[in-house]
Amino acid sequence: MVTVHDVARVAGVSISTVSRALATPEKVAGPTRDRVERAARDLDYRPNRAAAVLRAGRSGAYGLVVPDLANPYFAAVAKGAQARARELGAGLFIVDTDEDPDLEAEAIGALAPQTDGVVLCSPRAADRALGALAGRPVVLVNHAVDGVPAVEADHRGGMRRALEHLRALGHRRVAYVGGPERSWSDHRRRAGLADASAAYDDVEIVEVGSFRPQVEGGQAAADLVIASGATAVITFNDLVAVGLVDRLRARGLDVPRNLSVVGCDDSYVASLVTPPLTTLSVDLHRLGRAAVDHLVATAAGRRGGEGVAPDRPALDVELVVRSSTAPPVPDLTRGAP
Amino acid sequence: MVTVHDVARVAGVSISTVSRALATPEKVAGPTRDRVERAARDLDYRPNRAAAVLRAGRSGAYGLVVPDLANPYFAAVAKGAQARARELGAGLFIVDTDEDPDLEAEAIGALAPQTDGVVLCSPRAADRALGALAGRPVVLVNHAVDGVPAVEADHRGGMRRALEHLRALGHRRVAYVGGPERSWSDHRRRAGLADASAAYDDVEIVEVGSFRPQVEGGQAAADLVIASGATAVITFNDLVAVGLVDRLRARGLDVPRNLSVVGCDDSYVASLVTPPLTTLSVDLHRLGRAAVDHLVATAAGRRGGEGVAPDRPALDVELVVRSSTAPPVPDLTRGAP
DNA sequence: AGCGCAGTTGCAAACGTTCGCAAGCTGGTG
DNA sequence: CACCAGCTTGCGAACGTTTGCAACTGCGCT
Repeated sequence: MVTVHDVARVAGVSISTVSRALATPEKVAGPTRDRVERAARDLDYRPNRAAAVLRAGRSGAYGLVVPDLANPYFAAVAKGAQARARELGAGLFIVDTDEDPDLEAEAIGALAPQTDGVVLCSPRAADRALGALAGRPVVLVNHAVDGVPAVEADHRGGMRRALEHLRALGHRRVAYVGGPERSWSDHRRRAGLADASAAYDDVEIVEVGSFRPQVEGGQAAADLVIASGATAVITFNDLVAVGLVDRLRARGLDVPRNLSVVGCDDSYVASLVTPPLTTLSVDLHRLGRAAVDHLVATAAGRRGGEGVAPDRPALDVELVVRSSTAPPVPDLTRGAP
Repeated sequence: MVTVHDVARVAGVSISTVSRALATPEKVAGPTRDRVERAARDLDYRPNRAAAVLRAGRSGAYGLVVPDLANPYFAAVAKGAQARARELGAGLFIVDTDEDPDLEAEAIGALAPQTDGVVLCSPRAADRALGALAGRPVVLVNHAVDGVPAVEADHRGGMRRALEHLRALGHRRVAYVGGPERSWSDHRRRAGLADASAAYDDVEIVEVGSFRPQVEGGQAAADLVIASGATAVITFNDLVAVGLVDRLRARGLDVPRNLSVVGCDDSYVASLVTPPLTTLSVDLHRLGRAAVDHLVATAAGRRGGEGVAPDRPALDVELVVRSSTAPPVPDLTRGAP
């Protein structure tokens, strides 16, 4: 293994100079710097991370905690975060908590001491989580706790767009099929929907319970939606929409003829199923990148001593119109085979 | 920050004893061990990874390199690997290379020195990759290089099962829509298919080019499949199958009435699309776990001095029969609206 | 010519852990 | 009673880097 000592010997300087030449080039005289760089390159010198971390106290690596990597939503965020971390020359520890709050707390506890900061993606137990962090830099994704930096999708704007779209088609009674009770995104969507509908006096929102954010959740919700008398429905995510469509079809209803359906997330199933889903799209890749940027800035600010204002960038949510939404038809056709 | 010294003081022993009590409990007398463990727990002592790594030379962390985390296939493998690593108390660095061989080589070069070993998942440039590893423990997933440990899915067995299924339905001419030229899995599947068909003298295989492993690839392949005169088709993966079905439908053909389709991977789109796809299923979670186990064993063996035989566990590939396969119908009905 | 100052460089002390070595202790044996 | 073996524990030296401090250089100023 080649160490600073080897490089120093070859370059004819002391190890301190080698360290400085590589870490803070501006503090070393030009010719010396060149000699050191040359030697380092020739020897294919790679600084020992562990030693640097031990001495300097910071690792140049960050953590990312996600509930489920197999969920395309989080996979996309993770991918974005990873790409950004790489660009910044930092490492990224990705941990999958299997949607388990206990595992989440444990993961954070393990990550905190050996990273320079952690991104918590849709945390299930943010409060406990923040405790486990012991005051280390942290960025929340799609979750909010007072005074903690975060990045989020603009659910409010997304909901407004979805509702405007449905209203323009002629819908006046719109159902919302909710996700997990504890989901922050779900809360934001409900709130956004309520706000958006308040702007019109001719549109009514019906909230239809909480369901698992899976295909089965949508199947379970379908009958309630039918009974609600709504002519259009917005679902917590695309999978719920898929399940909903499935069950509606089983009951003899056609989408979008009898009911318009809007999904959320624009996961790639949205374009694969029949009919292709109208859905709300967030650039998850960018969300991941933004989270890392925000974290690095927070960590740097913390080191610099100046407290960084915990602002909260929100990423645009776009409406992608496909074939699951259409104008409503008069009630008499509903339920017809 | 609480260190071994603090624990030692509280437990009334020396730091060496603390270190031993926690790392190699069997080398410390019962009561002493208890005192140390108690103290460590009370103080919430967490060993400084960097220091341990620096001194001991091994990090207790491994690397996992995948081409694309957003691909459910790799996401599932990553998830399994992660879960297993956690169980073993090890860390796992997951790196996404965006399908880029250069990035892959770079990632490996960065990972190798700071981990105890690396899992390479479907590497695009395995040969270069192995060079960059500088002789460090490595396990290949779905790739083979002589003398290098690997885990793989039993593509051969899977292909045999798919072919037997189609033959039992009455198909005698089966097309295979291939994936990327450089894909090792694709090679294995072709070979497996050839072997399986050799066992019967009444079944014929038609290989239909190489296509992108995406929906578009399947759409592009559809017309060639129709022209091939096959009554059934096996595709490189489920997405290709989806694209294929899509294009067939556009040309007025019904699946499975006019053509039976078998996908590969059993990604969750397989059950969502219409018709639900008959497909080959690998337990990717287990594949990831197996890879980590194999890597840890290899690394331990290397440390122990005894060379581990580079065996190559193969995971079962099952056929999941859904609704995209059926008996063939006589030629005259083909192309009818 | 003497002095101070800025720009460079080297010395040496950490950082927190692991582990080889040896010392201490206990109990069994000659 | 002396001795040895074996178990347990402590001492202290690494591991490779960063960084505060001090020493040295050469230059411009008084």
